[in-house]
Amino acid sequence: MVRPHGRQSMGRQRIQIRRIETKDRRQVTFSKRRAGLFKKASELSMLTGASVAVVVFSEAGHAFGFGDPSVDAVLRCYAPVSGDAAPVPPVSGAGFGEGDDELEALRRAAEETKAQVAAEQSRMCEIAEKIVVAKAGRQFWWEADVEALGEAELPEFARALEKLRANVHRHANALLSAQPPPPPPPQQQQQ
Amino acid sequence: MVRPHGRQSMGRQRIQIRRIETKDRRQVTFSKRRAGLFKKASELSMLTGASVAVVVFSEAGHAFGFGDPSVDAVLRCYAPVSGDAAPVPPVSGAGFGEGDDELEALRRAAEETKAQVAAEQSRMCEIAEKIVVAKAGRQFWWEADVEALGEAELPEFARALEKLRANVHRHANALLSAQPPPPPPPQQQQQ
DNA sequence: GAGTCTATGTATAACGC
DNA sequence: TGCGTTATACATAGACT
Repeated sequence: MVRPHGRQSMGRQRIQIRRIETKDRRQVTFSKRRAGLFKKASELSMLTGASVAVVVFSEAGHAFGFGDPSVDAVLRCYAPVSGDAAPVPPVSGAGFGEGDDELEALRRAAEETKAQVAAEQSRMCEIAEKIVVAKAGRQFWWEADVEALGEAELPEFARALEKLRANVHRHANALLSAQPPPPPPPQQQQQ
Repeated sequence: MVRPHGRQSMGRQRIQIRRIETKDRRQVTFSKRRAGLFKKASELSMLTGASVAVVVFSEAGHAFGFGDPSVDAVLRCYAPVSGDAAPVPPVSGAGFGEGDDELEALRRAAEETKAQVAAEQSRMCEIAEKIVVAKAGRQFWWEADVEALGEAELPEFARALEKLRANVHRHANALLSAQPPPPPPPQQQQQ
């Protein structure tokens, strides 16, 4: 069956790697990518003989697992874990859910980034000193001795990096949007 | 820049999903696909908000893990489901193993991360000056004015951040697994 | 080993049923 | 919710550095 009007499909579209707001799409993507992840895990183990275990919890709380030779067999080797040091809150999505038009986002990117960096800065001040100490005697921040940071600081450091990375990524996309190929979204998404 | 002698590469070739015999090639594929698997896991978690844990043991006995929010956080949820009722017997991994000490492998993983960070530093020096300029007059690196970086530097900066974040993340996981006092390693290895 | 480059195999977003 | 289709974005084998 061929559609007489133009292309039969829009084909795969580029998406941002951040939380999908539309519930339906999020569910569909979860199913597809979970299957893809398991397949990749399977191939890795078949090709290289490695032992692999993958455990996934959907938002709804349903558990899925893949393992070669089995999830449990692999996890038993990882078992020496017992203690729990930091109450890591399950990285609930950042509050980025606004359905922003790309053009508008481009325009506001500057101020947005500054505001976020500023907000981030105050939150980071808590562990700022420790990181400064960690990089004492070194020239650049990325020379900071990661191992000098305790278990408590590492997650914070990691989160900070991720946020900054997100800012940079968004900005890079904005800059690349100098060319105007984007089909204007006729309406905003709902959920 | 085009090489005058026909094709520059054979491009990706189709392969059978079965054990790669050539040891060298197997190792390369392991590294590449392991990175790809972790990336997929990360994307799944970011896109759908799911919790994901991936644990991989290479043939050589090296342990690698990825988890959001962390491998252990996810596995703690999985354990009760898979029969955590019985405390894991003193035996570690007899039965599926790689013929090597898994505990020792875990310990080596941490040092491996150190080496990775070190290698990272040298590559970072290339764009170091530009970033230093960008953050001139500011106190901390995360105050760097992202906008001061040109379109050319942004992608590199973003990639660098992502890699460093990955290192930190891996190291955090390694710390958590290495944290509990080392249990005696009387495990027997099979096969 | 790890990173780079190119050509190509695959995974998958948007639709349809 | 799941499977099938299509056009594309993305991952990665092979060859080098």
